[in-house]
Amino acid sequence: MAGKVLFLLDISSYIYRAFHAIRGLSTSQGLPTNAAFGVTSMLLKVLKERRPEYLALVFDTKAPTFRHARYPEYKAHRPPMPEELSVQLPYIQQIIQAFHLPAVEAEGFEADDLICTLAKKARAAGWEVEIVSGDRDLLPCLTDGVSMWDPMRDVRYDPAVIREKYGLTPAELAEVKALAGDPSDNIPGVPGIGEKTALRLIQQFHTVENLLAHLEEVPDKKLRERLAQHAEQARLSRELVRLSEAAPVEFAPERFRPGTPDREALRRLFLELEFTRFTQELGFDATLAEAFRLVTRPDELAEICRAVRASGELAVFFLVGEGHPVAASVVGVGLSWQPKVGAYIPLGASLPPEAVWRELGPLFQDPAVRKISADLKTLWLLGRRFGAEPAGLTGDILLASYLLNPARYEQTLENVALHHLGVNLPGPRELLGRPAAAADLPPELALTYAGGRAEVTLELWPRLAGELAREGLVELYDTLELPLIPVLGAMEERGILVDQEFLRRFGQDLDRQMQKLEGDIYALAGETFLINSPQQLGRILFDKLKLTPQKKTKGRTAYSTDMEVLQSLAAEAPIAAKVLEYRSLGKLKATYVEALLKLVHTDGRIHTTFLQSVAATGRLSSRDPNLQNIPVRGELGGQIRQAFLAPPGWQLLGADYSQMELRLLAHFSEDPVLLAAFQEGVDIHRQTAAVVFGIHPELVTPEMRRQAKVINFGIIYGMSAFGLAKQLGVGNRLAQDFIQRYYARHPKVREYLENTLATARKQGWVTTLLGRRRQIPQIASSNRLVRQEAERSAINTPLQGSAADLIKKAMLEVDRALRRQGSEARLLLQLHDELLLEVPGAEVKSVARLVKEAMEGVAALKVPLVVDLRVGPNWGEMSPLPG
DNA sequence: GTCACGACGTAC
DNA sequence: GACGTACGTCGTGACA
Repeated sequence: MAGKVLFLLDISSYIYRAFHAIRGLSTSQGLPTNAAFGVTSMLLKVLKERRPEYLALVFDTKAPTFRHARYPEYKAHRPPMPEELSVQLPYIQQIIQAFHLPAVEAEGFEADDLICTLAKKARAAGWEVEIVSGDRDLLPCLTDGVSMWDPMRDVRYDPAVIREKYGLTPAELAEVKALAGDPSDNIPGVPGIGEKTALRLIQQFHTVENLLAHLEEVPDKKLRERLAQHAEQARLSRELVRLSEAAPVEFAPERFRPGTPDREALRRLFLELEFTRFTQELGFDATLAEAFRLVTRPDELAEICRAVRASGELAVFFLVGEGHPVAASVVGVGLSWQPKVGAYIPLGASLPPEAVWRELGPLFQDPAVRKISADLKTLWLLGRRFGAEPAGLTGDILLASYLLNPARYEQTLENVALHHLGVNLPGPRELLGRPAAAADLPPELALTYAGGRAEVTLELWPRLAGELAREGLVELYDTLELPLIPVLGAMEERGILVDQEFLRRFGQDLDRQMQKLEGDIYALAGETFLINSPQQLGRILFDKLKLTPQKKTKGRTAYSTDMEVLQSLAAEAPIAAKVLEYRSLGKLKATYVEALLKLVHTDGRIHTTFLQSVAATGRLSSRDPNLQNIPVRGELGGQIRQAFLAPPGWQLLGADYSQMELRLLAHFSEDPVLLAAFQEGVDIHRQTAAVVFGIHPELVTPEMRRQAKVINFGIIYGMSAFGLAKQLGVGNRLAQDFIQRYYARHPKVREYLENTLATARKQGWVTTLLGRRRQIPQIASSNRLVRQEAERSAINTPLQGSAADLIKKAMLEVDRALRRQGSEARLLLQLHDELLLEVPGAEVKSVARLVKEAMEGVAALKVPLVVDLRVGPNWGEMSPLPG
């Protein structure tokens, strides 16, 4: 039997350890899961790393033990089990059951006794024993062939290690504990003797009994008396800490063979407890149902279309190449119309795209066939591109998941499938064995890839729809986000006209200026280097030229060279000023000239992608390129906007909400001073300046107004006095004064912000005007920095998110009104609080009125919403339009 | 070459 | 440590 190993898991102690060691872990519904998580983690680690052939999970008894009989005070100070732990026990029990692992428990005996007894018996049978525990009370039962391993700290103990560390045998450790006592078990020990003294005594005398028999050899008189006085208590303690080696448990090897884990049960439990990492570790790869087929003949396609019509719903996953859907190559399409039934249609020689679209087009256009997709906007765009505008848009997986929990994880089909189904979707790397683009997969693998995604999409939708209903998010989905999809699609599809010649010339101008600056900088530095490398620039500025470093960067050792630092150096060091200018030109050229030009399509337009399920607050974002951060400030920055054109005979119309977030603050807080200001149409920053400087509004200088603007933004962002001071370049005291005076005049604002935080703490999430929700679990963090960051999000999200709600609603209204009127004007861009449209010259006046009315009328708040209009031939040269 | 990451900078 | 939400570019170091 040599070489056989029995693993004994001290499971009960792990439950407690995990409960105390892991903080703040719970499901999104608030069920604490820290202990269950820790135990699962430990079990998986043991199974994975040691693959035990023989193993027992050893449990503590619930009943009193022989130690209680001997000493009623034993463990008497233990508080009852906290509820946060007891609610987890049923789950832990189910997890353990699902693992199919042998368990051992015996009434009247603690886990430690059972472990010790089994270790002894197994050892006697010639086995090796590995105790899996982190509890030092078990160390005394280690012998040659019996070792201990704590997988969570990855520490190993055996007699040699203990000798090394304590100069004692394992058994002698129990003697030490008997002398020193243990408050957590309420073992009395000898009063006044702590661990150190006990260790020294046992090193000399080896056992308590021997020590008591040779008290005269103890040199310290006081210590000797103490020991003599408490000799009985020491003997009692020795008895209590002695681990039984005769507990009623038999070593029957075949009983200790682990079974095969019930993966389905584990997957269900992990899903419920939101143990995503473990779900993934279990490796539930989605396997394509057999009823999925690769379609290569027109007659097969026709048959599929009949089946889809009969089903009434269709999940679609397009396999497309790089680039925007208005131009990307379509490689194939995965379809699924009933559970586990679907197809993949490669577009190619045997089935040319026209033939496929001839069949699919009518299905797409049929509102009676409900469309479901990870990303309905792409489906809509591709359908339109091939002559079949999709109707019946119903289920957008990423959008639904986003509304349920916008900040939990990146919204990808892979993530949603993992979290809501416990399924791993294999990527091209898994399917092909090497990294590749999905569009490059051969048809047989594309069938698994795209067909599998269509299958999972169809399976996910009813679950997500149910969740939306349970969470009260259906109206937001049905009346705001879903209808917005074709509006955004149309904006992307139309694109915005770009003056490429202008951009190229501007790029050449920038080039010339940069070359000049580059020469100047090298001359001042006395060498050439990469100006764009913060590392090398730091070396030049702070090592070679001995300028004063202002601050370190976050990561490693480097000195920061950011704009703030360079600005403060610019007065004394011309090189800093030059680098600043070089940087700003480089940014313009790389990001706003070259990158932009690369993304102009053959129609002369840029077709950005608006992302509807990314920003945690409900805002849109824009990508490839990001048209929401085109420069506007500064001489040169503004020139970039001039490259965005209205076509000949058309105009660009800009419509921006004035102070939308501050108006929302007024609305939510009902602060009378803010309400009055907006109702009377006064300049809000001027008014804030008057408040914080304690002067009449007419006496406010432009500088005071600038500072007040910073304060107003600071309120919306949850800024601290320190942050405000830094931003304003004033002292902490003064910033504190500003804030104090602001709140003195706006008590309801403070009240509102505090209520927001209280609600966030209580329910774990905040909401917006239209019922959007953002969970903020970190609001309960014990880490102050993490918690404060969460608090700032909690403050900002209702304001930023409600603004996002309203402009989305306005976009629906504007789009609807334009179409109803038969106008040719169309939305082009949304810039968070502003809409940009292109309008036929003759329609400017009427469209301007229409847009303003739609935007201002989108909600009846306690303050008016005000929209300012501008019009011009390009985005950089627009003049106010009298409203 | 590709990728991930940090530093930096643009917008609202 | 200290101001919310995004996205893109560059340099850098790890990896193939």
